Amino acid sequence: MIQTVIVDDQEMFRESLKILIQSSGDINVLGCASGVTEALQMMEAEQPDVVLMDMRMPGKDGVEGTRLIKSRWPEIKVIVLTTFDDDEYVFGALKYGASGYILKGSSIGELASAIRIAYGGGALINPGIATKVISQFSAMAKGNEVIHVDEASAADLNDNERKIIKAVGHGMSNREISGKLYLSEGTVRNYISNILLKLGLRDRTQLAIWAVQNGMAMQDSDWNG
Amino acid sequence: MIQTVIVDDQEMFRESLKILIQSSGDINVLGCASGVTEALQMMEAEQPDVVLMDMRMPGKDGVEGTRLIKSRWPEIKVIVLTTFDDDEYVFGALKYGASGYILKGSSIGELASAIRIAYGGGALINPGIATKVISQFSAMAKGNEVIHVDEASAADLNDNERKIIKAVGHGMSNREISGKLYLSEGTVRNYISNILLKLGLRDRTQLAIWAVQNGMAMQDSDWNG
DNA sequence: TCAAAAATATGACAATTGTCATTTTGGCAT
DNA sequence: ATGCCAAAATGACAATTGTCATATTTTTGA
Repeated sequence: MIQTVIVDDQEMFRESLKILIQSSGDINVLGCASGVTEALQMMEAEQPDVVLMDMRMPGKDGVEGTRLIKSRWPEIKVIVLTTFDDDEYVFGALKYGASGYILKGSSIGELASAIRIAYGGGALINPGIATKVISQFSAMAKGNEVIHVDEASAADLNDNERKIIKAVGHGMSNREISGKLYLSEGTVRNYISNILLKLGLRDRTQLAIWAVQNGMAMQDSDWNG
Repeated sequence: MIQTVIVDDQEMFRESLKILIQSSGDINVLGCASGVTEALQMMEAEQPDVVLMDMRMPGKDGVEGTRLIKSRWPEIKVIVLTTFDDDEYVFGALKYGASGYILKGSSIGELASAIRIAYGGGALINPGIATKVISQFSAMAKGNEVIHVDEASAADLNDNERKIIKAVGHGMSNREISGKLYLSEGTVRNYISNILLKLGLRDRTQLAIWAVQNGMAMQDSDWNG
């Protein structure tokens, strides 16, 4: 029997959901909570296998809830319920390790199978949202980069140039970079001008994008800038 | 009736899979192919809704197959089948837009529901693999974010603002953006000024970095800029 | 239909940025 | 020390960018 907890601020929704879920036979609802805080309290006493959590809630929302639950009990699976597919929320929740992201409009069958899948360690992502996640993933895993630079040019960047690129990739201004690297502001400008020429880019914005997409912004994290 | 094609080099496997799938009632197997090339030929004549593709195959493997199919028919969903969870393959296939990644050991029920989910535009990722994808996702997204914006502010961005952010995330200048969106250059500047205020950022470079890191630069690919 | 609200535009301004030609500086080999 | 060379700096300049106050236009709703 899979044990679950439902977190939703609307009483009617969570109670009816409870009945529906329990009718599926192999899934039990340990309890319902009207908010993240209440859910955490409830879970101190007894931990479920899977938490069903509404995304939009007054006070702490589902992203925050996911974060709190996963940091306290990493083995508990969280399925996020939403009435719409807001990108911000999707990425936020997945970032903190949600095992699923499904629309409230889904059928009870879909929900039940999402719970079973999450329980087994899998992840189910709803139509529409899946597309976005995957495209995000593709982007991160490279392939459709927005800014292109041929590898040859990228190869002959010296150490200082890389430091500067990294700084630009962190969103620093020339003045800030000059302070950080003990160079004059003019020198930083000259460096950047050179780098842009080498890489065939137009301005620092394109350079920053390229830096981020190639992970240059986070290598040798010696500074935490 | 959902139409599918099975691609697997082992005849026994694909034929028995065909029978199993067709027994599910709402899913039909248009045909089977022993390799990627054969599958592509077959699909020239008639396109399925979903392709089930083995990962490990002599010649072109599942990653290459996914790439070829998605580039020729982007609307066709691809579910990748594998006997083991090799990271390389997982990420490779997802990169090219696979809608699912499931183990050959899955039950026929799981497979059928994966097909239905993929058909509806969703994505199903199997246990074990999901963990890797999500942890990979978290690793990429968490911690190494260079530019931070509190989620509340990010939430109340309207449609136009998002379009502009996306453009900035592509490295476009104000003039270019104004041309693309049919706004005056001044309006674009005002928009950006507003966005920066909302998000608590300083300049377009920081905005671009944030956009890229949050995948805003590649949503709703209506322009391929 | 009219007024309020919103989206879009304008113009002026300072700050930042990118480019370039031209020094100055600081090793460092002979 | 002398000369050489690269790194660093300077100053001038145009272009772009960001901010702000203020129109103008379009949409919306009562």
